Amino acid sequence: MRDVAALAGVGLKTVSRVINEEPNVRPETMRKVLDAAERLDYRPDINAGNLKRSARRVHTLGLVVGNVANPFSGAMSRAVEDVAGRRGTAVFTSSLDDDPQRETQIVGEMLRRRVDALILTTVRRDQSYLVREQERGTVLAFVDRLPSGILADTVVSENASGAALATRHLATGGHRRIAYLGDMHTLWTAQERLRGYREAMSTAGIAADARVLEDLSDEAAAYQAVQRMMTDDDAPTALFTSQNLVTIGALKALRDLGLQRAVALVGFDDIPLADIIEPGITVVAQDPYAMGRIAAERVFARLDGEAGDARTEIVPVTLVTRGSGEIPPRAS
Amino acid sequence: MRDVAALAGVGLKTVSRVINEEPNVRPETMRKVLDAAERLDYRPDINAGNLKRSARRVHTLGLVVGNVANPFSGAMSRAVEDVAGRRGTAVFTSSLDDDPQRETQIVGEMLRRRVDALILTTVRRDQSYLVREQERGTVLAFVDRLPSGILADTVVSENASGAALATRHLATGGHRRIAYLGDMHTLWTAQERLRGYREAMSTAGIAADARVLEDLSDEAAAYQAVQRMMTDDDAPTALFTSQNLVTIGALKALRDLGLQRAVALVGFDDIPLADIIEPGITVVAQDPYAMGRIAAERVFARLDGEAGDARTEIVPVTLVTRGSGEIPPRAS
DNA sequence: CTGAAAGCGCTTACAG
DNA sequence: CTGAAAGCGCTTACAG
Repeated sequence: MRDVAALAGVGLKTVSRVINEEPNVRPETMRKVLDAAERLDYRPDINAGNLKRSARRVHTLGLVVGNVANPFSGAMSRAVEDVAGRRGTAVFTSSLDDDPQRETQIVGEMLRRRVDALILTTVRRDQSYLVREQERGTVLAFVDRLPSGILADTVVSENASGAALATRHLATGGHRRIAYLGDMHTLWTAQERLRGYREAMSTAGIAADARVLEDLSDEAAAYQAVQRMMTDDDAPTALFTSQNLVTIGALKALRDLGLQRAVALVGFDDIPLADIIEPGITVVAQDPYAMGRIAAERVFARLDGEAGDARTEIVPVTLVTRGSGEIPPRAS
Repeated sequence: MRDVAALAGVGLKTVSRVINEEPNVRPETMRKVLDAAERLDYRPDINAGNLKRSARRVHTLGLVVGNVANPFSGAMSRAVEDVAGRRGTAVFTSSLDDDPQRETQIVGEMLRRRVDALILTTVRRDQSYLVREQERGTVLAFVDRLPSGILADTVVSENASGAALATRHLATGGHRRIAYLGDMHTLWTAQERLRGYREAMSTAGIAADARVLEDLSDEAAAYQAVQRMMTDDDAPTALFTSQNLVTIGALKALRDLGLQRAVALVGFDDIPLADIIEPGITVVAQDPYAMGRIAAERVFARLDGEAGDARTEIVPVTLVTRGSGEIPPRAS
């Protein structure tokens, strides 16, 4: 910048004004500065500016998702990127892999680089380690999972009622032997979905506990669980799979057993091409794009000065019937 | 930092030494500093440090992909994130949407925030606008598509030979009426895949041009194109779809026409659940994770001082036969 | 092993 | 409409 000022024959402050498009610069002066900047291939260093800038906004935001390679996280990232982009804000993205150690490590890295806000999918038991950072002015929002030990805007799916909806759909279709296949029990979403399943089972007057299988964290685990489960005399006639990878694992197991048209299946969270498979996969679809969008909008509202208590937004889910959930129970 | 120094009763430089884990600090002094930092909840500002730091490495990298919500880009992002994470480097990610204006805008935003390197999927005709930035020391790498007007490490798929492989597979299966359905012709990858198709057709002694349909940029366009195409007397008996969204659109059209078991289909780039659909979808699978990984490794090699000419790495593709590509031509 | 001085590239708060 | 001085939070290059 010093070189530009020298070449243009003006003061530093004038160059600064031109770069930041501040008013009160004569067109003629402006042109001189722009020419000099062009000739020297000048690039302003935004970090240097932020050092002294009063508001200390860096127009940068950190996003922690489960795994960008998973379509759920992909859609969420895209939404955050879109909202942030419209506000001239760049996004640091990082994947959590449901590893508690990574959570604090990633957050630390982002904080060290300065961000105006953090949008977080969490996995640790407790997020109180962020309270001091919040007090210092960093805006926080949580997405997909509720935080603990801290209050901040949060966006989640209708987990429990969505799971109840799925379970009720199967019960209404005549099923009594409905199994629950879920992700790690330590995850809040898994607990909520299990709760919804239990409530619906109870309402339908069916004992639930014998058919609950948890801690299936990937496709392979779900595949094996279903393979084993279906050999029982008392095998379920319907499955409720509470996460997209579990749904895919179960689907593959049913197909390999030749049971994809015999055993009903409803999944929580939509899966790609669910409508092309035969039978089509009935799901309770989440709206990850909306979740990301709302979280980003909350963050910008807070950065714009919105006061008031932390809000929790619940994003509706939708039952999409495509065939697999409407298979009737076998007479047995 | 000043406050920490005051509270600990030491000089600024000593605090700096402790924070940066430099040697030559007495354990006792170190403890005092650490205590003070803890009590004041001190967070070093890495950007302030970088201002004066000689190497001027900011341990931050920019990544521009097609669209993080697309599984291809998702896998690539994840790979870059993994390599960067191991090097203590954070990643700015942004989606291009094949919009030439966004390309320069995103790149500009990232450069203004300072990055050590940029990994880019491009869409503009020409990337010579980056030459001066490269001369200034920013490391550049291109992924998925070749740059023009600039030399830098580049990672691409075996586009032409992969497309030829797919086409040859169909021709070997007895097909003569093989249609090519491709993305925007302005994209380098689309041109390469078309070239591969043409070469394989020519080798098989089949005239190709009548069955080339380009500029299908999304699922809906591909769907309509296939719907229209299949009503011809002279309709193709096999389709080669040169991109994942085109494959999905074509798939849906064939299914809605009841032709999914009658018309052969080979796609370029794998699609999720391709093995569960019936028939399974035969594809020439790319390896987006490897592409992202190699691009990131190239970048770090250059940052570590590797000299030498720009390298172009070609990542192999694999023909995965699952059924749809092995459907024989109908007698007609 | 420790610290005071100068400066990174910019902005703020002024004065003119 | 324009610019000189002071300072943001750190590091470098010294000196001790």
